[in-house]
Amino acid sequence: MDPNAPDTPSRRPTLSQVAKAAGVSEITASRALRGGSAVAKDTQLKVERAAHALNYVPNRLAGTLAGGASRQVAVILPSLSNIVFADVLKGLESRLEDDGYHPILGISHYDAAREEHLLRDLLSWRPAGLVLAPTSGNAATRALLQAAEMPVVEVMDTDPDAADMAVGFSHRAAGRAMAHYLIGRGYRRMAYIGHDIATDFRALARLDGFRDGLAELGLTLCETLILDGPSSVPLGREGLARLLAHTHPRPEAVFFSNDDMAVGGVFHCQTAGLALPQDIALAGFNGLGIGQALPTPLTTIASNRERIGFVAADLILRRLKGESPPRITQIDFRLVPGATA
Amino acid sequence: MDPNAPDTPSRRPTLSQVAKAAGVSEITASRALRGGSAVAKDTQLKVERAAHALNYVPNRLAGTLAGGASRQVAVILPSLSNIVFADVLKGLESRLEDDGYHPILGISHYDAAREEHLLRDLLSWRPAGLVLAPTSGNAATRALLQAAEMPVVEVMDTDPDAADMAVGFSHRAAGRAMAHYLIGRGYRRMAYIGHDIATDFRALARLDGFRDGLAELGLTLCETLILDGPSSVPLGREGLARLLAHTHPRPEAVFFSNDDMAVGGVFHCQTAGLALPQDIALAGFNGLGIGQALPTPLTTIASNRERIGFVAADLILRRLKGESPPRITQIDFRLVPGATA
DNA sequence: GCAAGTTATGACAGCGCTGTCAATATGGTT
DNA sequence: AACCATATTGACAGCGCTGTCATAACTTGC
Repeated sequence: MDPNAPDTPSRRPTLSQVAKAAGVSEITASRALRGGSAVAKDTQLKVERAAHALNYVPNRLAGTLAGGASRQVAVILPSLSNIVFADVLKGLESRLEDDGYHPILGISHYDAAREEHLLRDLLSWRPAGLVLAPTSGNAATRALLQAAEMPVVEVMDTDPDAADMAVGFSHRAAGRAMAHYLIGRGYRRMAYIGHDIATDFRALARLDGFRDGLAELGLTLCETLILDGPSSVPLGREGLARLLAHTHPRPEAVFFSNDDMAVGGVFHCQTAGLALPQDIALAGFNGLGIGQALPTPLTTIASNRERIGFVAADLILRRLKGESPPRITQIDFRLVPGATA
Repeated sequence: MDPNAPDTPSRRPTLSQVAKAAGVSEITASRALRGGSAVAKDTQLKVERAAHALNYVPNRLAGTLAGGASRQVAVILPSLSNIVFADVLKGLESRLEDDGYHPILGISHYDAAREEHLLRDLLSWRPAGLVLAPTSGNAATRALLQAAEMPVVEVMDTDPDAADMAVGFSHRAAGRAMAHYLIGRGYRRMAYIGHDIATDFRALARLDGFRDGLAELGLTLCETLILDGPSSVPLGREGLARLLAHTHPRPEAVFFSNDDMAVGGVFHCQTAGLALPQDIALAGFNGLGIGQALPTPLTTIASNRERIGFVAADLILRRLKGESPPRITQIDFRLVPGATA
């Protein structure tokens, strides 16, 4: 069946039909619609009118296959339950959209095998670039990244041996910063409460940094409580309750794996009638709005997730324009002294 | 330049190269890699080995163009700042991934023009289906949806004249339910605090429903405060502070546009020394974890966003398999009595 | 041992678009 | 008037893959 037959039942119009309607060749129509380099003004108009009349929507699959670069960017994140990655995605999307690019999304669920599989899958769409918040150092994944032949940005951390580019900050340094701050405030007996750390290796890096920071002054954690499951306010609340039931004397300060967890801790203190920070000091990580809106604003470390996403997209786009942006971009974290520690 | 030249500098291997390496024709290689209908066992093995050796990654642009349906689904959401839409996206992605599909994402920022533009853009990738949380009744957008010739699911609401399918619940009914509940608890003087409602028309529908529910018993809102900007905990806190400064006598109960806002209200009460619900009752909407973890659990209405996303994806997939799933799917909301109202 | 069926493979064309290069038209020069 | 630079257009091939139909190889039944 002739695909250009005038009455092929309601298939989407093709460029060739637009060209025919405008009385020009296909390639001229193509040029006209792509913003007329070397196309006469009135030809351009004719083609645009024809396209509009036919309700033409270009087929970018064909365009990309024939011509050049896709305007899709593959994005792999470990989770969307945590607002942190939604923020990154938001920043990414907003920068990409400016240039008419779109993210194709995959969620790894902190699972290395799934991450690798997603990567392969998304690569098959021949995206123009790749952004991921790595969930592992998986060798197969690294190999795929190295061989990707496209700009690749690893976000959230600044791993010096990233396959290509990296945007974020050192979680280890963030953990250390919090240790230094709490020590400066005079706390000595400190505990840590975290969510499932086997999977979230950035949270683990913060814990390690925190330990390092303490060790520099000869201190060690008096208690480390790791709970199963993803981080959440209820989990943090439960965590502090359990920790306080078991640990005597009570720690002076508790560092949580993130703000969600820490806010849960604050709620437990409110319920248990513990005064912050006199009875116990609490600190989180991320600088979420909720922590700052608490009656006792949360002491935490603010990270700029949206900016990380934005910059990641920008790096991809710059690379595609032929520039050579820096391999490692630091997006600084900032210690936010609150009223809880 | 011959694209199959053995030494074309590091282009990705093509199917034809795999076929050559395996000593079979292109089409046989194609069939073998797609799960061997009518391919001999050992041919299949040969091809798979060749593909593996060459590190072959199929080009789905070409595959989709030549053959059939894309495995991409276009997704348009109004925002990612609100965890609600991240939840929907999470549910969507998880169901899509099961069948090897991936979302291509666009964020409309509650802007009808942007939504329309995104729609056109995403359609140019010839996705297999389309999921959107509409931000407007925009005529041009509706026309595009009607003409999309692919499964379309509108999520979050159950608009009876959806272009194709819809999954969600009636926000109006949810608002009414909360009015009935609060009336049942004995409250009469009620106020509403909302975020920028010009854009978030689902929040507006809840407000309308709330008003309806009150009106059924001859009540009216004693105060309606609409704040600029997206919903957030700090904004809700500010809102309640402002409302209480201006409104005398104090309302008995306040309905917030959502949980984030309501939690902010709870924080204000904690700070201002107002007892919940004796001095003032507060209610939210969404049933977020944080509300339930508060020392005084928030009275709210739980919606199942992740399930909405999941079901939306499932509807698309079923339609692609030739089934005829229902046009409207209700995902019920549930009133969660807490300690704040 | 041969027709009829089944299984396995391949040749061919084409999906809708764009890069390349050639062809034509236009206008200004000397 | 012959010539050249520039502006505008088109023919052609091909991106990498899959659907269709034809062909070849192999069974099976009588």
